[in-house]
Amino acid sequence: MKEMYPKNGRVILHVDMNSFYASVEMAYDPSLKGKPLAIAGNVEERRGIIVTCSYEARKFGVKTTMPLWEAKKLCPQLIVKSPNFDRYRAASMGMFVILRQYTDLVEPVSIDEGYMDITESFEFGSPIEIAQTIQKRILEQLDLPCSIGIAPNKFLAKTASDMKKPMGITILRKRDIPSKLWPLNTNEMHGVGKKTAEKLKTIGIQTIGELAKANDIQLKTLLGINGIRLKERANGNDHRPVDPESIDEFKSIGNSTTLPRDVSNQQELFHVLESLAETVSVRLKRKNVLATTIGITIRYKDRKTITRSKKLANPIAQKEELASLAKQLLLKHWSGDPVRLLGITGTDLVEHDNAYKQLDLFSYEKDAKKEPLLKTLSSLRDKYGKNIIETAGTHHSDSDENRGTATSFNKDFLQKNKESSP
DNA sequence: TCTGGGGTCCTAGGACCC
DNA sequence: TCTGGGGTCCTAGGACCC
Repeated sequence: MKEMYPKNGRVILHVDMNSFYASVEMAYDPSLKGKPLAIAGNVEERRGIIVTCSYEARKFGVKTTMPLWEAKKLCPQLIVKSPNFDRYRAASMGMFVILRQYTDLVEPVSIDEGYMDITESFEFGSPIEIAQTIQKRILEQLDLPCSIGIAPNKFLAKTASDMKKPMGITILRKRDIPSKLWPLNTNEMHGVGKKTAEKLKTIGIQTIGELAKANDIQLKTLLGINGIRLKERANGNDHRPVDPESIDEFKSIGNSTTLPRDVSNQQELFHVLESLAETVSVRLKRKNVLATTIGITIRYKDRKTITRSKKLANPIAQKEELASLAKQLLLKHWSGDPVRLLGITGTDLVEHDNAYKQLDLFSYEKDAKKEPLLKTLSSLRDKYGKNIIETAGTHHSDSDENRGTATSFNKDFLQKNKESSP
């Protein structure tokens, strides 16, 4: 199996959990298995949309981002649940614990997917054996399905994991590119959305193969440097390393909410801003950072959305300061039209300790930042028990038995001090 | 009865400075 | 008396992803 890969090439896995939220709910409540299940935001409100749905629900045409009422019309027997993020985070931690037993080079991309660089992991078997073992362990120990892509770089691995769902394992070699990648439409490419696909169409490009051969100047004019990058990817070139630290380098923290009804009353909007400021403040403090730029988002009744922000001389994290700035921005920029959504975002984040050096007088209220994590940890154990840790070596017992110890699990868990993401 | 909430990265214009 | 060129910062918006 190893001779498939050039001597100095890399072996990258992309592990993608299948309909993650729905699958986690089924793992908690097996009676849901085999039924059309959807996880939706704002289940109580009319404004809910489908966040994830089971494959059984997909058979009825139910899709992610579809308004809830529409999904119910397509599938009247649809079971709808609100998201349980603590469960999803716990399951995610469990998954990454398993992945890290095969290499330290694991990069979480979101709560339900990650890259692994297993170039040096030959002690655990061939790439396909490693993928099979991981898939089997995630299924047996967490009761969750996943698809895995195996390729010489991130882009191809990501593309490969998408090719067979659920529970697929797909190898995408360089030499498979003309037959497996190039016939696909550009909009199936990671990084190409609706707008970019439309633009590409205007210069006669519909497939990834056509993109791979497109004219550089034309692409640059149409899409900027992104055009050149997409062409590189279309040719199967992607040199981005798997970076385990990237998840720690977050750039912004925000909170937004769609109001139950459109609001034109200033006092009501102020109240909403206060509660958003509270959430943002708690999350900034939990991550021990301060925000230097504060921004608000206003979405009007007609869905037109504006953002307004202000850079500060001194970074902040206190809810009163966040709320006060947000209110100022609202007063200055709000048209007076009915508002559908409000949001507050803090960017240009700085470590609290660094900021403190520059700002002796800045007072900081220490909060119990580890508590939510411990709560997540205990819920992880409630569901998945010590299984994750103790059975770590089941499938490759002689080689990885001391990798997934309880110690490294705890260390990992507590040091990260991070929500896995969404 | 339309379309959530969390993010990242890129672009572009104007201010400002040398 | 008609006007360079480069660099950085700030702000706003857009595209995309999960």
